[in-house]
Amino acid sequence: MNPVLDFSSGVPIYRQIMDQVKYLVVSGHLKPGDRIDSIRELSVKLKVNPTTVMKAYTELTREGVIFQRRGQGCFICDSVSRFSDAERLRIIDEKARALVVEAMHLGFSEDEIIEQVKQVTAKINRGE
Amino acid sequence: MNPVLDFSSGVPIYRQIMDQVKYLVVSGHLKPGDRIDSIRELSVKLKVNPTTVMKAYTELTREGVIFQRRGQGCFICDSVSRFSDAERLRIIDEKARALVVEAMHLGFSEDEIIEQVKQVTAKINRGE
Amino acid sequence: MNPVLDFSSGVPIYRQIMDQVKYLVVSGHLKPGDRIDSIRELSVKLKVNPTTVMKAYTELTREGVIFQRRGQGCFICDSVSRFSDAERLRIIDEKARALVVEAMHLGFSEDEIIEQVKQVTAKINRGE
Amino acid sequence: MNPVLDFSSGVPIYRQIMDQVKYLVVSGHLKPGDRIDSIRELSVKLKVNPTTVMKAYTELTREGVIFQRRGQGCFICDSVSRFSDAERLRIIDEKARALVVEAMHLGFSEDEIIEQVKQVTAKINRGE
DNA sequence: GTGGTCTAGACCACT
DNA sequence: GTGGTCTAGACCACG
Repeated sequence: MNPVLDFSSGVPIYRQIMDQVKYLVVSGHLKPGDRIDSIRELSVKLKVNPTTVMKAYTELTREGVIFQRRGQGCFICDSVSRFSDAERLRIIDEKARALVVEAMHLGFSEDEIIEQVKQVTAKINRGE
Repeated sequence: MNPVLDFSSGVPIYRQIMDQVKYLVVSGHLKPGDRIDSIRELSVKLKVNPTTVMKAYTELTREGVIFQRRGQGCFICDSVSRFSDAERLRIIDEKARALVVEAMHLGFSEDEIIEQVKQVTAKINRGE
Repeated sequence: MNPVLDFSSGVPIYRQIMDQVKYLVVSGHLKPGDRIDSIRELSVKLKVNPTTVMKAYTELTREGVIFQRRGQGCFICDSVSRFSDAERLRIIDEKARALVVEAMHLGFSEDEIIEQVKQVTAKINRGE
Repeated sequence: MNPVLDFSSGVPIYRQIMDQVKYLVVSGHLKPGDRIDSIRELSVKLKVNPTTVMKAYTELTREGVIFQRRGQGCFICDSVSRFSDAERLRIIDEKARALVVEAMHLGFSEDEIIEQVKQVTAKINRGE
């Protein structure tokens, strides 16, 4: 795992770590049962404080993405979404709306937005 | 203007106000030259601190969405994006990636994501 | 709010704070909407680090006991349990089993255990 | 002895082993003088580190639940509680309070809590 | 003023 | 070695 951090983006470090792990899961780089970097390992790699990594891992545990075992390490959960269908739809509707509003405001057309979504999906599926 | 705020979403209040104004613009409810609520009016409506509304308006001004005219109020700008093409693309790529990662993590397929984007776009175009 | 901490009990400080808040809620000392001590206030009172109090409050937020509003403070939620009936039963069955096993091991009879439960309940209802 | 472990409960593994042994004693499955699994046997069964089982057994020895005889194995003690009456009461009061606070927080009434305690006691006495 | 993030460094419990 | 808790102190974003 070699996350790239942007310290000047305003997005909290722990958030960026969470997103990276989630991304590695959906892109297939990490599979259920896989062990991920220990808190200490990752904190050294990223040159951030161990507590920052821990916060990311704790949140991921709360979200059901990983589980932590004292003395053993952290592992990817079986990827079963904990949300109901209605909730999943609500979340995704909100995110899609945010994207579309921002994009339209920047002058993109519907087709351009969809094209962008397709490109991003393709990249992820290729593991980029 | 009657924004609905979610105090427990983690999204800053001033951000939610900004998003609402942007949304009203792209959905056609607000057009260039239209006057929007004054800081005082909106802060009363929303029951939030006037400084919070001010921050939202200041940011919107900076982004070129509205302009403030001393003693007269705030108005919607002509919708000319201030960003370069490269920057517009970067912004939208980032937002699209966030959407897709989150959606895939929730188990949605590419087609389902695109369908969602289309539905949202349609809603906005209908002014919902 | 004047929680009493036992620094030598082995129970984490943040856990003790959580229990105290929960206790104040069930005993009626704190009602939905009530503002509780700010992180800083409580950390001064208890002479513990603010981050320790924050951890307690963050967990309580996660459990739906309180909600936090930046710039305003922390408040008691409407006390609606977030768990399903089955889950509530599972939790309480587990806790009851732990109590009974421990008590029987110490040589208490069923009646003595129930008597103890009644006494504790009475104390709590009297606000002790 | 076939303890079931929950690796994700937050309760230390060695604690869960201790609880299981105690439970088997109060439920009558294990009687004074009975030999229990050796450290090695149990560590294999449970797929945990032998040192973890050892810690559980050491603690149980300290509490007077079992005794270890060099080269022969571990055996259940005559069930004489080592604690003073005051201490026994303190322990059970604390556990009862934890149960009641948690239960009330989940919306259970006093009667429901007592009913639950009775059911659990009955189950244990039936050896479940 | 509030909560939120992060650091540097310590100590403990568990495996 | 692992994760878990806690401290002291800093800085930021928000209302």
